Amino acid sequence: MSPDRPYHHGNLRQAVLDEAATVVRERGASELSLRELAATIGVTHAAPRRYFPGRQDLLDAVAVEGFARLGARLREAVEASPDYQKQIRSVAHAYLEFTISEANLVELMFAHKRGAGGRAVGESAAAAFTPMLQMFRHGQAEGMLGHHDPERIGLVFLATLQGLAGLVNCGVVPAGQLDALLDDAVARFPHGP
Amino acid sequence: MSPDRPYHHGNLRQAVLDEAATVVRERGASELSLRELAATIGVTHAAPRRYFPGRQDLLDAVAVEGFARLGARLREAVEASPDYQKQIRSVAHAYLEFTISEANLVELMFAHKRGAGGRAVGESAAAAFTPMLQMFRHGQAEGMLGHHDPERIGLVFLATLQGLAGLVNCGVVPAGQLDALLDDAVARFPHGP
DNA sequence: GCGCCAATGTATCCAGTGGAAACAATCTAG
DNA sequence: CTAGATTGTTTCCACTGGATACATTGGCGC
Repeated sequence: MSPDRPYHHGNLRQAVLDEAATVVRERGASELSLRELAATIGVTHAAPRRYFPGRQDLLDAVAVEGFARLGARLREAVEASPDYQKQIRSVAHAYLEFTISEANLVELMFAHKRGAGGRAVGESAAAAFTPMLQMFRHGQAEGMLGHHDPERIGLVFLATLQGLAGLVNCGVVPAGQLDALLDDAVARFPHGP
Repeated sequence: MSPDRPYHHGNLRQAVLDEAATVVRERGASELSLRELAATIGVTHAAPRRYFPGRQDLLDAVAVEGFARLGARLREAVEASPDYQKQIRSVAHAYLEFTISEANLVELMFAHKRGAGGRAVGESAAAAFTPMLQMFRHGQAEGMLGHHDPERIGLVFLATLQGLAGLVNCGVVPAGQLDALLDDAVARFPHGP
């Protein structure tokens, strides 16, 4: 051990979380090694266990952080304009931008086993999506959605965006086609019989 | 080693592939252990390596098999009726049914790193989706889609289904709401301006 | 029949991983 | 200033994927 470093790190939990997020972003969750991570931070591989008892707990924390960031982006996108038409485009672009530039992180976020300790993950996910769902409620109030349940429309919209991102990330859809597809997708959501 | 079993298994490759598919289906790809797998088959852990040099090669093969099965289901669904309206519902239900009942397998199928040796996976995926894309071409020929590019509409539809399945599988959407959401989703795809 | 060669499986080693438990250093409340 | 709680360390374990050298087998040419 280097004698020039204090015995107590001072902020180990955050350091571990940050480094884990970096590794996940750059190499994917499956490549995250607790030992390697501890080594780059400069502590023993058993030290992080004080804060994250198991590997999955750490990954869950990274996922929660990811949903918080995504939620912030979506909220910004919604609040950028009071016009529903612009909001829906803005949200769609923000979602796809985040989800594609942070592909590895998003894969982790949506891969959490439900029923496991990932309950906190589920809640953070729900929180991240509320700005979008509220947008649809406003859209309906302005008469843009007919008599449909805005909750359902919101979920279908979310599914479309998420699916589009997934298809791009796994190579089924070339990235160049994304904008056209996004326009096609968005165009389906102002209308209602 | 049991002396009552022949030195040569006779069909090791297929046995490995089948057992791997079973484990993936029941416990998820991340839980697949090559050693445990070899043990349950009754060979040494190095034997399967003759056919699948690395762990990823085996997983890729399982994914390809999965896409083949999915493709077959979709083809059946399309060919079940010549009516576009019925086809699109049928395909949607088949896709969701497969994708939710085989959640672990589908997760593997869409998690293949593009650019890796997973090129065969990508091709098998494309093959699986062609029946659906052809359905949209027919739909357009019958005037159900307006002047839109059927390819793009097909991809957006696919994305919606895939996204819906993902949201259900990760718990964001309760399974009970699925049918209603599916109806909402399907209702968006006969129309065209 | 027979012997040789390629195909198939085995035995054994390695570095690395996540996890558990006992121990040491440090901080803090009284 | 000391007792107890925090925070890291050490050391162990079972297991994993992978690599390599070796053993057994089946088939092909003769």
